[in-house]
Amino acid sequence: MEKYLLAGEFGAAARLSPKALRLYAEQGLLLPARVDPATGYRYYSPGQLPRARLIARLRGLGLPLARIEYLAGLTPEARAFELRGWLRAQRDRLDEWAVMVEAAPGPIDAELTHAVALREVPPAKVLCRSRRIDSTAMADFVGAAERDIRAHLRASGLPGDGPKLVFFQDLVTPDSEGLVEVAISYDGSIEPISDLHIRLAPEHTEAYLPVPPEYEELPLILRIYDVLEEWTDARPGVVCTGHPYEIYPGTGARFDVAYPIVS
Amino acid sequence: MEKYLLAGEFGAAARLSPKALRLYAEQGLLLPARVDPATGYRYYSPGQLPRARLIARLRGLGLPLARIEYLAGLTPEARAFELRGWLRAQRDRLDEWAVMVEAAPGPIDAELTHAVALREVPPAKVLCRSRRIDSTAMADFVGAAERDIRAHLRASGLPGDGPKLVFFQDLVTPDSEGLVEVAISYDGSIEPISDLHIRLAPEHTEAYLPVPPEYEELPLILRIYDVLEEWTDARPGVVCTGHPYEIYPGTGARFDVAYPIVS
DNA sequence: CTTGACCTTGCCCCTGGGGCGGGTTGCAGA
DNA sequence: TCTGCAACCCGCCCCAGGGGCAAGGTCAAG
Repeated sequence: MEKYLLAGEFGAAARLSPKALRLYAEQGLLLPARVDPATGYRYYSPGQLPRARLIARLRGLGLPLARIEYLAGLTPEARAFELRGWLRAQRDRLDEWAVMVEAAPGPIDAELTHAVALREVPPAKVLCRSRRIDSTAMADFVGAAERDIRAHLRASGLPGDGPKLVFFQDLVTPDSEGLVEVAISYDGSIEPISDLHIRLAPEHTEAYLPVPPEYEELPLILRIYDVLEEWTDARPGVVCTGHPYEIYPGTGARFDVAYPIVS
Repeated sequence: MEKYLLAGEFGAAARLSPKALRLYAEQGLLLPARVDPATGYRYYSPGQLPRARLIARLRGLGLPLARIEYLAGLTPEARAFELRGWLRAQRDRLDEWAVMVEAAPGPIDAELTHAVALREVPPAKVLCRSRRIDSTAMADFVGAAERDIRAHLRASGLPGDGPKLVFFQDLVTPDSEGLVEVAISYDGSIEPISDLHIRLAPEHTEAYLPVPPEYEELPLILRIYDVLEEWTDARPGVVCTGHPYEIYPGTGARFDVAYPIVS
């Protein structure tokens, strides 16, 4: 004889509250073996305990229910594989944060701060491509966009050797996408083509900083942004008015990082 | 002249959405420099950018706003110190999870499973103390409770040498409290005293497993629970009816872990 | 003056439940 | 068989930390 368990007993054996069980039943994650249509009481069969315990453990890891539903459908081996990947991702994220926490202002930053300067940027026509990407897709996107843009400029009879600008409209990290634009300025007249747009980058003032080679990669590149922000913050008349961008080739470095400002 | 920034501009410079800024203003976490009483427009001063950027970064770490408010009031050094502690805690939690993920059924568990057995437990009077604690307070609580209970038993003219039982009414981890009860069975007659209660542990059947020494500590102890649960799950007529408990001294080990069951 | 971009408030949505209140049910003892 | 009480149901409001949308007010440029 199959004995049914009431929500509370079943929950006690699986370490899940009746409330949680109700939620899982509503979501279809763990359907009771039987529901009394008159009273609404949910009855669980002991055979559902393994699944319930699995859910409880995965919830203990902080996984969302949708992910748990997916994982619960896998074999134990596949599940362990997925979880290992998830743990690795968590650990990587923690390591990134650790670097950001440790990237506190130090003596080396003083030198960087001295290298910050202002310059006027005249208006310039740019040919550009923009797309929402995350930082893993960054290198490919920037490389392909530069190649395509320069090719179109040369095909239009222009030298196509202007500096490359990379604009970050949002914060771009390994796990959050943001709008990134690659632009190359030119003189003369061309026609737009496919996904290459033409726009006029307005005249503005920028605070810029040549990036030392050892700061070029994530996460240390973030210190460059910090230094620029601290530099503008320290000057009451100077305010960042937009998002940062990178300029290739910059001055005395492989590239500069710059912020548009008003003073 | 102090130039004020509108929520959108300010947010763009600090990487915070106007919506987030509104929330922070409501919570007092980041008050606008000026609010137009007629229109409700919030105006921020550029001098608030450092705090806003700090908030944005700490939110990026997933910290709750209350914690951010606290951290924002600290010196950078104190903040870095706190964050290092937080990172360490996160890393420890991740390591625990990693152990749980890796603690997959292996060949060694087969031996453990063979050691699971059933036994009838007669009704017994127990003198006990229970309290909500987390696992860091476990050792102290259990030690003190055992000492006090045995002392009261001896003071009542009883031997006070019965086995010690530790009941876990909830899941007890380093960061979640749960009700833990320490009980020692006795024969004879005594009076309750202060926070020591007397109750009759009912007759029941238990599935138990002596814990090998190398499994005694967290997190491997969790495998003991898993093995017991898997053992009962594999026997359709056997259902756990309550929470696990530990029995000192157990059979052939420093202690046994047991579940009450019905068969 | 119009247009469009921006701002406001207010509402409902999400996750994963906790807690409360009011009404019903299951089970055990008398 | 009655009664008591725990346990159950549902429905509502609450939390963080916003996202998204609608309706309406504001601001500056053309």
